Parts: sequence; structure tokens; C-alpha cells
Amino acid sequence: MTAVNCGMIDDMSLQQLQYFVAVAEEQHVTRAAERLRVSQPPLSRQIQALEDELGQPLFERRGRGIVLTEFGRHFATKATAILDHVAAVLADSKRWPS
Amino acid sequence: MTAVNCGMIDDMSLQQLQYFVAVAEEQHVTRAAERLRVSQPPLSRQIQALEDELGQPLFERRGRGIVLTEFGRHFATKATAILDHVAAVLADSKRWPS
DNA sequence: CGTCATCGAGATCAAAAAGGTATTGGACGC
DNA sequence: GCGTCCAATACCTTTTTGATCTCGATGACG
Repeated sequence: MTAVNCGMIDDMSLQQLQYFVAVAEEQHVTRAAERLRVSQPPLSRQIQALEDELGQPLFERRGRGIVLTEFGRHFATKATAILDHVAAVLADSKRWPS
Repeated sequence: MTAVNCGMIDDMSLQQLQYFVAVAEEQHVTRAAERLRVSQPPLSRQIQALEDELGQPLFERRGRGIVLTEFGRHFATKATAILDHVAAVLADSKRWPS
């Protein structure tokens, strides 16, 4: 049907993207965790997992707190676009038949 | 950051979309399962879960085999677009810094 | 400086989700 | 009708995800 979509999309999940965007927006894991209604350690792990899948770090770890890397800022834009795309499709589907 | 992306994207996963697209392309659960390297029952269940999340059926069950509903055809297009989008972002990220 | 509060990461356990095998129920071909 | 094909169901195992507790590190403040 398309050319680019063949094979598995690694193990990246929409949830990881949502988690990442929340942390990126808050620039703060603990606050993002509260917002997402999950506890902080699992959130940290999902971010690490995403970094592993992407092969490069999204955040710099400072002694206290974290800061987006340049790649992290770039990827945050892309991730947000994907989530918006998905949300739009979902909203559209709930209105079916349109 | 955006207007449309607020709240959880239900429980839909990229894997479900991949599974669904495979079944839609094959119009055949068992063949899709072989292609995806999973067994047929889990695949059937993921399709059902996706239908539950969307709130409407993607396939008509005939005595032998399945057929896409009209909504299923519509959604297959959307799902493929999402997967292509994700794959493009992933490919782009692997080339970083570009 | 030294103490304390803050923050993310690690370890461990419990819960939930996904996958596999075996089997059933239903429909089409002959 | 009988055998075959196909998706669905039942049941169990394995993997993944989440929660709690804790540690290590680093700033803030006196």
C-alpha cells in the first residue's frame, strides 16, 4: 500500500511519545508524572527506553532536574505532530459515518 | 504546544495499527499472522480490542474469512498514514544530526 | 561548610497485558 | 453429510508495565 511502511516500527509506542512530550513540556519528570497520573520511576524508565530505541539521549541529566538535548527538542516537535495526527484520526473515527 | 493533543489517546497502540493494516491488506487473519510472525488468536484479539476502542467494527465476519467494513476501509487508509508518519520520523531521527 | 530539601535513578515486588497451544463452532466445497 | 478451512474462545505462560521504597547526587540556605 505504501513504500515506507514495511517491517516493525521498533518497539516505540504512542504511550512513550505521550510520556516524553509531557516530560519535555514540564522539563521535570516528577511534575510530568503527576500530570500523567503515574509514578515517577516508571516514567523515568519509559523515557530511558525511548532513548534506547532512538539510539540517542533526549535529555541531559543534571544533578537536579533534566534539560532537553537539541535532539530532544527536535524530536519533541515530531512526537507532538504524531500525537496530533493520531488524535485527529481518532476524533474523526468517533464521528463516523461523517 | 498544540490544541488537539490533550488527554490520553485511549489505549490504541502503534502495534494494533500495524496488526490491523496487515489483516486489512491480506483480508485474512491467518495469513496476516504468519506475515507478522505471531499466532492467529492473539492477532484476532488485538483486532477486536481495536474495534472496541474505536467503538465500531472494522471487519464483517463471514462464515469463512473476514471482509473490511466501509469504516474499516476508511480507517485502513488513516492507519497507514499514521504508520508512514511514524516511520518517517523514526528514519529521520536515525539520521540525526542531519 | 554542614544540613536539609529536591530530584531523578535503581531495586524489588505486584498487576496487567500480550503471546502461545489446543480446541470449538460455523460455513463452504465436494 | 463429510472433510476442510477459518476465525473465535478457553486456558495457561511469559513479558511488560506500574507502584513503593530507597539511594546518590546536587543545589539552597543558614
